[in-house]
Amino acid sequence: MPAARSSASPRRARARRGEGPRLREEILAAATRLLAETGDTEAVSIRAVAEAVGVTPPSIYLHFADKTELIFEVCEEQFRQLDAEMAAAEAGVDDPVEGLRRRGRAYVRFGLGNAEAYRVLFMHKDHVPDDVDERYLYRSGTFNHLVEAVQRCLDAGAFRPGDPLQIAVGLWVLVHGITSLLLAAPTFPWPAGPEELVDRLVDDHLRGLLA
Amino acid sequence: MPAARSSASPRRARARRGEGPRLREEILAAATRLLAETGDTEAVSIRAVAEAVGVTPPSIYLHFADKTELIFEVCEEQFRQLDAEMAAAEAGVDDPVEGLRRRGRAYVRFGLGNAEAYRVLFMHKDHVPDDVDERYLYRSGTFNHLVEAVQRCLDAGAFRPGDPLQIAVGLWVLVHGITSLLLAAPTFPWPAGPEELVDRLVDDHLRGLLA
DNA sequence: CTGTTAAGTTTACAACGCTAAGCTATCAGC
DNA sequence: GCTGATAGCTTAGCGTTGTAAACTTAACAG
Repeated sequence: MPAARSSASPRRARARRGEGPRLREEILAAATRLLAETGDTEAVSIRAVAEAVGVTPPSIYLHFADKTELIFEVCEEQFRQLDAEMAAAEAGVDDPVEGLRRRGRAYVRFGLGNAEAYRVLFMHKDHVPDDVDERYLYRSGTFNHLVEAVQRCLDAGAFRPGDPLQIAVGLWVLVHGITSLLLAAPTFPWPAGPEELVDRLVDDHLRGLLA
Repeated sequence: MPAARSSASPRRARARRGEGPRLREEILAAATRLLAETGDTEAVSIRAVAEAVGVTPPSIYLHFADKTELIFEVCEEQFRQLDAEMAAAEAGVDDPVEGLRRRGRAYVRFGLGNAEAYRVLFMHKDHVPDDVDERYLYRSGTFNHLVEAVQRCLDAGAFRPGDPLQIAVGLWVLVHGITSLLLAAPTFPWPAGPEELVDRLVDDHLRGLLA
């Protein structure tokens, strides 16, 4: 009688030829789950991910260059939703300024709801590859969609004339500021909850831009 | 002839009785230097600090509960300057709104100049003890001084009536947003350099507050 | 049946944070 | 000047981490 396999490594059956990439997906799924459960990138160790998948640690490196790449891809995947959620929040709203407000609310809500991913992409320095900007931020249309939303406000004559790119940067800075400070200083005596806070501050900011 | 001491640990002479706490200062100094040089908290390992001081790693724990406490105290010390620098930036300026602008500029300049400390205190989740807020943010008057600067604008009739605390939070969020995004996404095609950026965005924001 | 190669595993290294226990120079008291 | 106590360290080591090099084995083409 063979000793019952301890909780150790090789529980997963080896993939068929050509189906190697399946492991990659399983690794991503396990890492995503672990990150969501623990809320801490340090808890998502290569060994923990390997254990969760049922494989040995070095196998991870057959599909990801290093831990940074793995974590980054997990967060990148989650952030594909952000653009969609902001678009959805804006959809069906006639007033372009109100649309912008809803975008802002959606952004903050998303950041708080995906706290660790947000931290990785916008707050850490580590756990982010060097080509992060080309890979995610710019190539994806997320930021450009914000610029377009600002342009709609300008076209509608709702804003005084100005550079849509600069205005968009200002709005991004503002909602990012709210999100990251709420994450970093949750016990600060905030004068209001997240939703009300973003409404008030975005309103204050937009008032300076109105025609 | 005794073998020349390898590069290893005990180069420092033991302190006299009663002068134990001197090591504490040397540790803080070495950790501060390492953090400034490497710009990375992971490079400031207990072993690296000990080596720099000329002492063995466990000695660190005679003066600091853990690495988090050490790093935090380094950053805390650096941040004692922030309040002073903002006050200095505002000093001698008659227009309270212009004073606020200068505060903002000083904040961003400080954050960029002390990047890793800024990251530790306002961007990370780890490397910060649980009582961080009581220990630094509120007890120090830094935030209150901002509220007072806002109050001066209100008193001067420069701002439309409003809650100074909310306005201060808005300004903090804005300058923090600028600082942390510049740190997190340095290769983003920012429409202007830090100085000009903070001027423009703070102006946009303040315009919404003016009377 | 055989050779090739994809898909893993075994083993191990160097560095990390941290702990428990031991050593030793310094000093107060005799 | 000697002695015991203790402040100020060190030695040794545990468990964990990311990762590299080398080995093994299952799956398929011919």
